[in-house]
Amino acid sequence: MARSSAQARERLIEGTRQLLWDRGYVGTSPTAILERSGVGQGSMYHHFDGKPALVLAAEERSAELMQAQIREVFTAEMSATEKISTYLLRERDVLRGCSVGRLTSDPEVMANDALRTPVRQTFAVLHGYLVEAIIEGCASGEFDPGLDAHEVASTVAAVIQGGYALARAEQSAEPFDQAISGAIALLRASSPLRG
Amino acid sequence: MARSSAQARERLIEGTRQLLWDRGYVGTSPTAILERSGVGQGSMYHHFDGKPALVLAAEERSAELMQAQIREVFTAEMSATEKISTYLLRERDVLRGCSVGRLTSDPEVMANDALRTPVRQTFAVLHGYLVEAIIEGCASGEFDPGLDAHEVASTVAAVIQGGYALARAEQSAEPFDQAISGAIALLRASSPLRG
DNA sequence: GTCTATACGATGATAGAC
DNA sequence: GTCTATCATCGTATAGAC
Repeated sequence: MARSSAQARERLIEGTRQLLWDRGYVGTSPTAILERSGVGQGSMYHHFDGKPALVLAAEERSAELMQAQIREVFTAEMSATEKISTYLLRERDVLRGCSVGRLTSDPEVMANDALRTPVRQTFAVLHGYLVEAIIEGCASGEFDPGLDAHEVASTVAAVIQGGYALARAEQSAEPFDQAISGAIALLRASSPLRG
Repeated sequence: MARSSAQARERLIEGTRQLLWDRGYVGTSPTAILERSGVGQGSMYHHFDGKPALVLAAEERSAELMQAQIREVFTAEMSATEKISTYLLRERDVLRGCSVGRLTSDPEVMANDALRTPVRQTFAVLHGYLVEAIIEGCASGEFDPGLDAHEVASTVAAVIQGGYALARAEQSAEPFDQAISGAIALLRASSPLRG
């Protein structure tokens, strides 16, 4: 594979990824992709069959990046509370939201199994690590041992995604930060060992 | 105002509302609105200045309906736990999501103060009732009195919106239901009176 | 591999008849 | 108030030269 080829492909994927993140599937036009990527039309249709193929590649890139960030936090040596808090409090561009979660609002993406897969898998990875951490925290007395780990894992993941929605409605990161703080407070308050 | 006029206006608003709910701002075309509403093009541009005006009317309708549902639950005579649980567990078309929250994914809507207002206000109404209920529950011993009501209110609202995202990714209501159950369990587990 | 030219339907709106 | 005709622009893609 020639060097310039790989570069154009790469630029197309990254440009599409950024546009998808902000504007979703319908809101992202080939023309806009070309402008942002700085490549020509012929180049785009040489590297990709069409918009869906390019979008899939961009989604897979976002999914990889997100999953790497998740893994980095949850495979560190920390207590359950620390792992969850670290993930919840990690730096984020709150008003921009989640590059993967954003896609759940696109009917075209959700209606297509191939396009939906990277989203589903990324949420599954996060869910798995959260379940593990919650089971660990329940065993150590950090959380109420009566909690259902799968339920609480879904709750925590939902708080993140929903927090972005609240923040955008206010055009402020504050509702997101509040929602996260509240979730951490609730987890802590569930501990049978709490003061 | 003539009867047929009010009907066409009404059908346009409702048609736009339904399309917005499922497909968002960019995904909703005038043509699609006309088809769904069963009115002609001339009629549409007679009643509304253009797409943004029609969208605003549709958003305001969704906001009214949502706020009425919220009010109905939170002004009933129930304990704090019951009010919150009733709202969280009320019947929903989970895979369709929230007609108001959906709009937070539309950059065109969020970038325009007028179009963003119905969303902001609806979230504010929910937040207000949740804060009230949580303060009440903290006072009655249903919840941990050390909780920050504003934080937990944001958490609860975020769980709903985020639950829809998780559900769509799986094309199943289960993650939503889990997230809700987990949130209720965490609130209960925070009670200083718990067994 | 990348470019330019070309095509065609959809989008969002206006004009004027009725 | 509603209808049909018309319009400029955009979205998505193909063709063929280089």
